Amino acid sequence: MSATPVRPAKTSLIVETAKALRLGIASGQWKGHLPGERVLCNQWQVSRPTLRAAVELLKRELLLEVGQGRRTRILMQAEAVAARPLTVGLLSPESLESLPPTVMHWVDELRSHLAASGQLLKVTVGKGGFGKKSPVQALEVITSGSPATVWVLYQATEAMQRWFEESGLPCVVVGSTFPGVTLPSVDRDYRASCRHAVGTLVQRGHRRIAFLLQENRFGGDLESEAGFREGVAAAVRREIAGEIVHHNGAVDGICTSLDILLAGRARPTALLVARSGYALTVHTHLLRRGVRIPQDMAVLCRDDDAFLDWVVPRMTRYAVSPVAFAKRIYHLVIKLVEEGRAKETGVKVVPAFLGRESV
Amino acid sequence: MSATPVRPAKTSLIVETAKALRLGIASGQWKGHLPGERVLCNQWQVSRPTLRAAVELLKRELLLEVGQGRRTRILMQAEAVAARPLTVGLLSPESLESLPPTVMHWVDELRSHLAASGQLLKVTVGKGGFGKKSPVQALEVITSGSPATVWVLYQATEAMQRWFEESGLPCVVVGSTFPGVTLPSVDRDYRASCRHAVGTLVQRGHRRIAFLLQENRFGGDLESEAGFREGVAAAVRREIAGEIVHHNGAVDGICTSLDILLAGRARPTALLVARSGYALTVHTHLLRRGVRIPQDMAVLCRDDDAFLDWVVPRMTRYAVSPVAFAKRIYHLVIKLVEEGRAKETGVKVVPAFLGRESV
DNA sequence: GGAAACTGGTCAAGTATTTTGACCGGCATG
DNA sequence: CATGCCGGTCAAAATACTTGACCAGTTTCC
Repeated sequence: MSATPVRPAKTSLIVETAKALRLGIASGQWKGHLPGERVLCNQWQVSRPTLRAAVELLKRELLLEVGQGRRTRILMQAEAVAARPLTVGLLSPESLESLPPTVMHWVDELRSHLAASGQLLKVTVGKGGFGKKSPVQALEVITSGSPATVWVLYQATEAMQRWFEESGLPCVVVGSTFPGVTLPSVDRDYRASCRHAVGTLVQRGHRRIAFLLQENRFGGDLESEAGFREGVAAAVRREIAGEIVHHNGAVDGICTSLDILLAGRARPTALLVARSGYALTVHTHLLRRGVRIPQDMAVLCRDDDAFLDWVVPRMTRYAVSPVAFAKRIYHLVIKLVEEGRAKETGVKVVPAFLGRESV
Repeated sequence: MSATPVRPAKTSLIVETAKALRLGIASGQWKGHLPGERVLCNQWQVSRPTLRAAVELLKRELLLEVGQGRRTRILMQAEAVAARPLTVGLLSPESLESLPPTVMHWVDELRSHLAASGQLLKVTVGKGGFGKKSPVQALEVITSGSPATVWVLYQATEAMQRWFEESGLPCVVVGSTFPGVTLPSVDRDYRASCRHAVGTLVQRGHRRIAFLLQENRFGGDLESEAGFREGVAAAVRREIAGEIVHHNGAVDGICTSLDILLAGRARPTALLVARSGYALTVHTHLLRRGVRIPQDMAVLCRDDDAFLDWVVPRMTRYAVSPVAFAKRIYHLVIKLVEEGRAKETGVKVVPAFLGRESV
């Protein structure tokens, strides 16, 4: 196989300590029991939490048996663990092809990072979403069929998240976790974006604002709605009308939802749209209907994609750097690979506001 | 001699980076000069202060000579080490972020294949295009700075292609090769697409057809124009007017080109547009001008991207499966890696016609 | 000759990791 | 049953690293 490219080793002290422990056990440096934690800490000049984290790792490998009050027992002679090729599995409800470019971009970035550190990213697509079958069965088939060291869950349903939490398989959720689920996750801060969007629009004189998003909402969408409402509430004394409209996610559905909105007596003057693809449909349909942007209707997109700079007028939106986003995911994944767990339970990335002509 | 006591390695990142630098220098990874600090940082995922501290160490060892404004010189003579990991370098004039999603998709797919077979794909971006500097110098800097086993050239200019051909470095061209260049290449069959487009439009009764593309044309664009003309010529007895219009590639430029086209006496009834992003601008500008699609103007796109299904009416276009496309590239690359050369000099993939409502 | 685009040089603010030092309760032995 | 050692837990402080910005010198090309 290929040698590792020249590259500074970037392991944590915890991992280094675990290595040293394994080596010490394998070389028979200690017999029966480990020295006390404080002794080892002093000897190796590492702090106790660090050592304990390392011991925790070996405990999971069943090399050590620890118990309060008693000395830590060495269970077996550690063999040099052959470095097996680690794979990271990405679980997505749709093929990458049909996902927004930004998603593909962070996936690519993630793949690049993983490849550079010797890991492999395997993408598993649950066709037609995992909703159809009972997720439990589908997940068991998938995870047993293609074993991965760590799973990355994109657009995971509540059932999926709960299944992973219970099964204890290491995974990182991309997107929001559902209430009560405590898996490590990386997400955009939708709430902040939507709150900010309302604030910006109000500041520019808009009084009737609508938020358009699809019916099948994921965690992020609930957060978005909350943020939207917060924004409206924050400006309540100016009598802001904030309406949330759901569509069915299809092009036709979006158009009819828009038509209803336009036909209403209190036609909004500003529109916040979730998802870049939907925003494109909204934009083109409005233009087709003769609605001028932004004179008759301001349009904002909650999400980002490069193609939104190719429409005229260019779309105002919120963007997260896919590079930064991928890096966060990578860090969590690496932590899971090396340490078996990640304590961070919810990393939120705040999107940047990209002001364009559509507002 | 006594064995070193077992002990966790407690080196700082700076020391690790210095080690990596020394190793890289000793193995002859770079010749003459180090790559720029920012490049290395990005490659190794290390911050600049950290890298600079490491460089400072080597400077003291008289291994490096650094000076503001000039590139860091390597003072030591290095033995070339044979066993280097295989890397594939992708040369692109723009960052992946700004490229159309389909491009990113085949890049990702290619990365995935390479990673699975132990190769690494490194993306090198020639900022602002390679046009500024003389390509020879730029390419020498790039290829010596980050040596790759095989290079993949995306949107390579004629000078670049000729340089690679003469230098003998193994490479695969994605896109057309220029006349006289005999490098292995994978390309979409633009000529066939454009010819087909004209034929289809004529068949539907269009008599005045325009082809809109940018001024700075690559090989594929020349092929496209040839195909367009062939299509027009093939239907000559029906008096087809086929006009080729060039724009400057910016959103405003496209709009003004369109305005001129619309203001002309012989306003076309059908428009073939190169590149998905440009097609989006065309589509939205037409709608904004009150031009109905497809009643007043049929719009076709030579290239594909998923977002074109989110505009209304959905865009008719030509698509190549990025998965298949990447596979072709991968095969050529692997052949070059294993055999040192590939005899296939021009693989052409014929795009599929995706009929939608915009025609 | 001058603008643009490189190069390294510097710094402050933000984030992540690790250490410190403290306290708790279980377990073994005199 | 008391003492002392053991692991278990935590929050605050210190440190290491990253980020993003700006500056100045050098090269390149118009």
